Amino acid sequence: MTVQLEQASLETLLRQGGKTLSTGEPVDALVGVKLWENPCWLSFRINFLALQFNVPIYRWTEKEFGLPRPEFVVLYSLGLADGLTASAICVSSGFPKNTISRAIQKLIDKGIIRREVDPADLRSFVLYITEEGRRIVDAAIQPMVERERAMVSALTPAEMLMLSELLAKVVVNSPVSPPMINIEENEE
Amino acid sequence: MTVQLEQASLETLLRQGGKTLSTGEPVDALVGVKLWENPCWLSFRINFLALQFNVPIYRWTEKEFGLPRPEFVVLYSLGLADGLTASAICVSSGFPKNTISRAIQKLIDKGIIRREVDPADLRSFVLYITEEGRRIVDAAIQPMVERERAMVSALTPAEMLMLSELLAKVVVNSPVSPPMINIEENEE
DNA sequence: GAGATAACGTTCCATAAGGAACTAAAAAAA
DNA sequence: TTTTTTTAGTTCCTTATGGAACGTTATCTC
Repeated sequence: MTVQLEQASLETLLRQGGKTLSTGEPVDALVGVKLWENPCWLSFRINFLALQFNVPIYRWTEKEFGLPRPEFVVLYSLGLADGLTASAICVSSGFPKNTISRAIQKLIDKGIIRREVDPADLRSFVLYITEEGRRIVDAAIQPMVERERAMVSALTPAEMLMLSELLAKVVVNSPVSPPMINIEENEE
Repeated sequence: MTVQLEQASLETLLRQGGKTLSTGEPVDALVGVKLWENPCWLSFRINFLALQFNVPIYRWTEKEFGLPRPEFVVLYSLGLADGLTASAICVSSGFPKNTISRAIQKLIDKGIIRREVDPADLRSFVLYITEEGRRIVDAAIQPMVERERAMVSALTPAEMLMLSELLAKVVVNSPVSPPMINIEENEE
């Protein structure tokens, strides 16, 4: 009983997390509702911020480098860790493998990445970034970092650090091997 | 000079936020790199978590109610605040207006929402959820909340609260009226 | 009040995206 | 060893998606 009550009040607190700070700052009406009166407090916040970042960034990569989102994701991944396979990129990015496969081929055609057969496993290919690809990644990182910085500019450094840690903790806790588990498998 | 150094070390700290907790928990190799060696610490975390939530949830809403993501987003919005316009849903969800427009029409055809002309503005319509729509939202909320709860299950209640507040702060700080500003407008 | 401009939605169209089926190679089981 | 199962990537095909142009109403400017 008490547990139930505590549970309920925790949920209310979570849902309304940060509500006090809204005094003064005018938020779009529906955004306000989705922030403060939403049982799914986490997914709205996450999705909103993801779109806020992605839409302008990938519009920009498309315009600036001719690389739409899946292609840029592949390139960026190789920029962080050269010598990856397609499936590694799938798992870490969440994109389906056919989308990644197409993106890889486009990037090869464009001379932005390079592919070599893995002698140890003839099914898979190892991907490498080319000099051209490196040049693009290097040119892209600065604006991306700037955009992130702008997004969190309302936070103090200590808060940024806290946010980074908490999000990392949630990511680490996420089951990654089976990319997505079908919830509610109990039907049909 | 000192500022530069502090800046650099803050970025390093942010990037590696939560790294200490990874001891013990085995993370996918590339996910680890994207977490701990990524100048864009925020966007990876956000996007990863967004996909982690969205893919199974919208696969489920599609399967269970026949509602793909845009339609469910519209319905959920009306579930939170009845009597909205299409454009309000666009702004708060980040979807383009034609996608929302189509979703609305599908929902009307299915009898899940209802539309009335706004006498005060003949361009726009006011949308209402029907009993059927309400039934669907009510049935959907529980599994969605469960999924969120599972995602943050590695956090303590205090950490959850902190996360909620920090994310809210970032959302509130986001410029919402012009949905997306073209960054780097200085070309062409 | 007339004309220009902006806002709300819809439609058109070309492309992107993802589910599912497929080939081929490796790993596991028999 | 042979057979079965899993894994890596690709291709096919249908649908979804979003940019751009459009019709209509409201708002702003002069």
